[in-house]
Amino acid sequence: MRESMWRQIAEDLRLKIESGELGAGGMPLPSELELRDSYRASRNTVRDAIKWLVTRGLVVTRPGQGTFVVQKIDPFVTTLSTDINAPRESTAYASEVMASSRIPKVSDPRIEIQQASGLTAAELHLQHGTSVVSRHQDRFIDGVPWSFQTTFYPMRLVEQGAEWIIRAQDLPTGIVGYIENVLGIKEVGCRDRFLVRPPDGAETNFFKLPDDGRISVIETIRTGYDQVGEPLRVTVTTYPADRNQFVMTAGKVPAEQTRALPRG
Amino acid sequence: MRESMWRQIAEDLRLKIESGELGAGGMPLPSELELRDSYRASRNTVRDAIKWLVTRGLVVTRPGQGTFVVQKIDPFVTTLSTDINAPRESTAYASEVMASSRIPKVSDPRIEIQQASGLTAAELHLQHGTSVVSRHQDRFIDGVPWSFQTTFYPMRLVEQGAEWIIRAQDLPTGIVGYIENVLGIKEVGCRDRFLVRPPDGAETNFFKLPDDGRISVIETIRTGYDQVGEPLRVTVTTYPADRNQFVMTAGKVPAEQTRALPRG
DNA sequence: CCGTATTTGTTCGTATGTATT
DNA sequence: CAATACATACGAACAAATACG
Repeated sequence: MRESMWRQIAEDLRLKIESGELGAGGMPLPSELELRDSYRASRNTVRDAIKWLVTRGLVVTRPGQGTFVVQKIDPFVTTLSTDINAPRESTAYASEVMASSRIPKVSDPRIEIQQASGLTAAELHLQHGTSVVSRHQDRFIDGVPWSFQTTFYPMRLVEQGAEWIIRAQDLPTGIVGYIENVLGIKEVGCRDRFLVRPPDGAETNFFKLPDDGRISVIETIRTGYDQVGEPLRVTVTTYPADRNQFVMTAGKVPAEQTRALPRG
Repeated sequence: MRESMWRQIAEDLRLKIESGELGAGGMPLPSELELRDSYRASRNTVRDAIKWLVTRGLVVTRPGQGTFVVQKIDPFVTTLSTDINAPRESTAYASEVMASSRIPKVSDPRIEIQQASGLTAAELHLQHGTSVVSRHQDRFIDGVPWSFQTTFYPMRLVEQGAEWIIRAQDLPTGIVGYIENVLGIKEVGCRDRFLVRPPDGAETNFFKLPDDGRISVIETIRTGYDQVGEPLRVTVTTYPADRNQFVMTAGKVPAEQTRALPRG
C-alpha cells in the first residue's frame, strides 16, 4: 500500500531538515503556500505534514512568522547519591551545575502550610488533614527553568522547636541538617521513587513545554527516615525529560567527567 | 479571546470521559457524525477535537469501529540495587515480578557479534570496529512486552576462555558471575545512567506504542567495571514510560511493599 | 502609529478511500 | 455485498498574529 501524501511530505521535510537543507540557521521553512505549490498538494495536506513534524518535536509553528526547526537542548546530568552521607541536595546542585561550566540559579524558598493529602499523607504516615510545611524552590540553568522541588515536613517538627523550617531562607546546613542539629533527629536512610508522566498545566507553563503533553516530566520522590524508621520529610522533584539525565554509581568505579550521552 | 471551537469540544469530551459519562466499559464514543450533530459543528472540527484527545493519550481511534477511551496500565515498579553485591539483574527480575502477583516471561537470549560503535565503543573503551558480543532479551509481564535489555561484552573475554558468553542460554550465576568464576575478573562497581527519550521505530513496534512518539521510553545504561577499573560490560535496558516506575533506597529505611504511586 | 502584506490558525463544505462488522 | 466509521485529500473563506515600510 502506498503511503499517504501528507506522510510522504512529512518524511521529505524531515530528511531535508536533518540534512540542514531546510531551516538551517534559524531560518523559517518555506511558507505553507509555497510548500503547497512545490509539492502540488492542498494547503491542508501540507498542514497535516507539518502537524506531524510538530508532534515529533522537530519543528514549531509561530502564527504570523512561519515554521522553524527546534534546536536540541544540551541536557544536564544530575548525580544521584547512593550514599546517605553525601552532601545535601540543595548544596550539591549548585556545585554540580558549575562543574559543567553552566550558571545555576535557585529561587528563594516559598513556604506554605498545607493539609496532608494523598502522597504526603501516605509517605509521611500522617492523617489526612494534618498540617505539613511545604518548601518549594525553582531551579534554573543559564536562565532556563530546569527543575523544581517541593519538600514536605510534618508540622510537628516546627512545634518541637525547628522553627526555621517555616522561614523563607536557605540554611547552610540544609533543612535536614538543621533538624538534626536542633532536634537530634537524624535522617539515616531514604527511599527514592522515579516515574515518568505527562506534565500538568503548571509544569507545562513553568518549563515552557509544548501544550500537547508530548514532552514528559521525570518525577523523583525522596522520602527520608529517621533513626526509628519514622518518615522525616518527602521531597518531590520534577524534571522535564528533554533537558535532564541522571547518573548513579555503585561500588568502585573509575572517576569520569559526567556528560550527556548521545544516541549510538 | 474566546477558545476555539475544537478546543471547547475537546475539553467537554475530556470532562465527560473522566466522569465516566462517555466511553465507560469499553463502549465507543459517539461517532464523528453524531458528535458533529450534537455539537452543531463540522465533522472536521470534531476530528480536530478528537485528534487532541488522541495526542494526549486519552482515546484511540479505530477505523471501522469508533473512538475508544484508553484504560490506564497498572505500572510495575523495578527496584534499582544500590549495592554491588545485590542479586544479578537477570535473576532479580523474575522474583520481583512474581512478588507482585504477576507473571514474568523472559525470552531466550539472542546473541550477536557486532562491531563496537558509538555508545559501546565509548563505554567499553574499545576502538570503533572492535568485536563485541551482544546478548539481547525481551521481558514480558502477564504476556505484555514490558522492557528489553541488551548487554555488550568485549570479544576478548570470549577469547580468554569465557565461551559461554556466546551461547544462547541463561546461566544460573548470570553472565557476570560466570566471568568471575572462569576468568577471575570480578565486577566491583557499576555506573548507571538514566535518560528519557522518544521511542525509535523498533521500540514503537515491539511495545505497541502509538506511532506519534507521545509515550517516551526510559533508557538505563549500566556499565560494569572490574578490579582494575576497566569496563567489563555495558547493559542497555529500555522501558516504556507508561508502564514502569523505579524505586531505590539508601541507608536504613523501613521495609515496605513496593507499589506504584498514584498522583495526589 | 497606522496600514498593508505575509503567515499561520480555524472552520466550513465535499468527495473518495480503507478498514471493520 | 452492504452498512458503518474513520482516514485522506481538495478547495475556500475568514480570523489572528506578526513584520515592515
